[in-house]
Amino acid sequence: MNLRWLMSLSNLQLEGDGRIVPATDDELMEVESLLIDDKCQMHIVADPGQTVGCISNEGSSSGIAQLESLEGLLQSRNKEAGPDKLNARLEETVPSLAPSLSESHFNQSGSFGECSHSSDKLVAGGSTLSVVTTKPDFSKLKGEICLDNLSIKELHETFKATFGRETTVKDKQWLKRRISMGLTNSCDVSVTSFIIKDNKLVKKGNEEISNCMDGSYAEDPPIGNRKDSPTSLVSQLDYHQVVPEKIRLENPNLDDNSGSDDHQTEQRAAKRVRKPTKRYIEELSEVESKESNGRLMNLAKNPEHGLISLKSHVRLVRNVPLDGRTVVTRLDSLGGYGIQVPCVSRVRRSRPRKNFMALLKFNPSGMGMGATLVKKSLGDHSFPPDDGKESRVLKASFTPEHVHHQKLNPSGMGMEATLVKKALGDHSFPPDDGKESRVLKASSTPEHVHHKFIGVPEKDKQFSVMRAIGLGHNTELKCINSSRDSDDNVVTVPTPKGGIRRKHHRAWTLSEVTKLVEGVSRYGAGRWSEIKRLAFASYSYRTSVDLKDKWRNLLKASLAQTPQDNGMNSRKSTGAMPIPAPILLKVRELAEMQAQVYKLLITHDASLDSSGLLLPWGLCSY
DNA sequence: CTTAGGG
DNA sequence: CCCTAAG
Repeated sequence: MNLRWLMSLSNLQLEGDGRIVPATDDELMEVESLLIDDKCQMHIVADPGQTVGCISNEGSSSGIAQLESLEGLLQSRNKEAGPDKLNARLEETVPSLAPSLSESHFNQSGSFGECSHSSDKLVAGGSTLSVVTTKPDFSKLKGEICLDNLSIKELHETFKATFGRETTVKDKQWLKRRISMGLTNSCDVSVTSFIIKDNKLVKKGNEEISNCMDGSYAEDPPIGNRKDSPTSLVSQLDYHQVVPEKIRLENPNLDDNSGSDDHQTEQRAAKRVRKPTKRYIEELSEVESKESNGRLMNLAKNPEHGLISLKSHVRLVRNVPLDGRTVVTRLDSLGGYGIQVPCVSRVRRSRPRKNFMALLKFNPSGMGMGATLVKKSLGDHSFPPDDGKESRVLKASFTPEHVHHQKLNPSGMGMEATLVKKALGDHSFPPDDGKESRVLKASSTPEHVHHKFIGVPEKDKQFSVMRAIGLGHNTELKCINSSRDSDDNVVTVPTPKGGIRRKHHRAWTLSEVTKLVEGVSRYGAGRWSEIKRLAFASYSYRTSVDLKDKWRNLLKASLAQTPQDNGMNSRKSTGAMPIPAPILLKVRELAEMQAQVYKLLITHDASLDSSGLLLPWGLCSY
């Protein structure tokens, strides 16, 4: 169900972009290879030492988005093609196609995101989709080849024979590495001499090519959890490049490389590596510099031996584009090339962590109060505690930097900010979005701080100047009004005691409670969305969850009260309207009835279907 | 998104 | 009320 939900979402996105609907698989392949090729060229052209970030400009981001859509499509289409079909395609061609593809994917993922031009180009020209790529002609490679002895031109030819495409790269080293990788279908570029027999590659000295499966991958440094390590990108590359697709599919979590030698299976390894998602790109700007630094440092302390390390010579490059977002990339020495790779500390496909939201607590009295989990002060809302301490909770989004630099002001007055609970370290958020949209959606541009207080009473005007404590000049702090900023005094709620509290909480009125009870009686407890829709249509601020919560509280109250109908009430009469006993009674009744009904449903399940409203408890009136 | 349940 | 898991 979840999947369907997500699917529907992504479908929408796809459909939104009409251009991206390739017709045939072959076209897809072509497009794909062009895509890849294009990207290759791009970062080849780039100066190894250069630190240009291209993610920032709008054009490119949209380009990337489209590009992503396209590739997502490509991917799914490829999947549809199925192993057999794919395999068949491969067998038409020469065995070395697999290495070729693999190599390309390698490039693709490694360099993703840095070239707006490529994506723009792709998007712009349907016409440019005519492919320059020819099929790899492995047969041209015969006998002994020693890359070290080849001229640039020869290298170019070898390159073409290997990959089926031209290259303009003049860099011998690069060419050698590429060819080497392509030929061996591995990341082992230490070998530059090859002997080709019958279209089959044999290392010099007649040593069989072993596809680096056994050695190199295993030699990956044990840096914590692979998936969480900053090298995950690279690791995944290795992984995807090495482990046959079939095995990966069957064992998503497969973390060893017990791949088979099956050649057939091997070819399927040509499956493309999953491209970083859009979210991934977005997160580039949210990478915690601290963490990255730490991890990278750590990484640097684990120098590689054995195969040429893909992770060596790593350093951080920070780009601060115009829009103020900080893009951290890693200048990765990839095969001797300075390739700028987005520096990601972990690959997380789930929902963005909320590290960077903070709870801002506004204290009406001007005294700083512990601003930590405000929620803890929230109690049973059947009888809302009139604690006066409850403060309006605002959420603000920060860039990671600011969060890191943020200090709580111990004596802070007016406002304090703290990180949301679990802000750090919880990486297991469910899929994208969530309720956060309810509150935060509207505000994504951190640039402007708009202080907008709605319904702030006179008494509080003095506090309407926000003071961000310990945040830098660049502090991008945003106040978000709660969703219900429409009608009444929203953010603040006057207290009978004369105090004023800003709170999220909206006290339940008697009529609301009544409605709820009635709703439950009609539709049954649990049909919260129904009740919400039918009975609370006009109460935009009550969500189905609210209803459920309230019902729970009512239930609790009703059960707690009835046994001994005395004493304990007084304490709760603090400030909130007590729920009239009759209503509580009804609640309990309903609860009991529904419990009974449940039994009925189990035995005579037919009794309910068409006549839900006619059931006895449905006739209750209020 | 909706429900259920814990916090 | 918030959050999360699960469907």
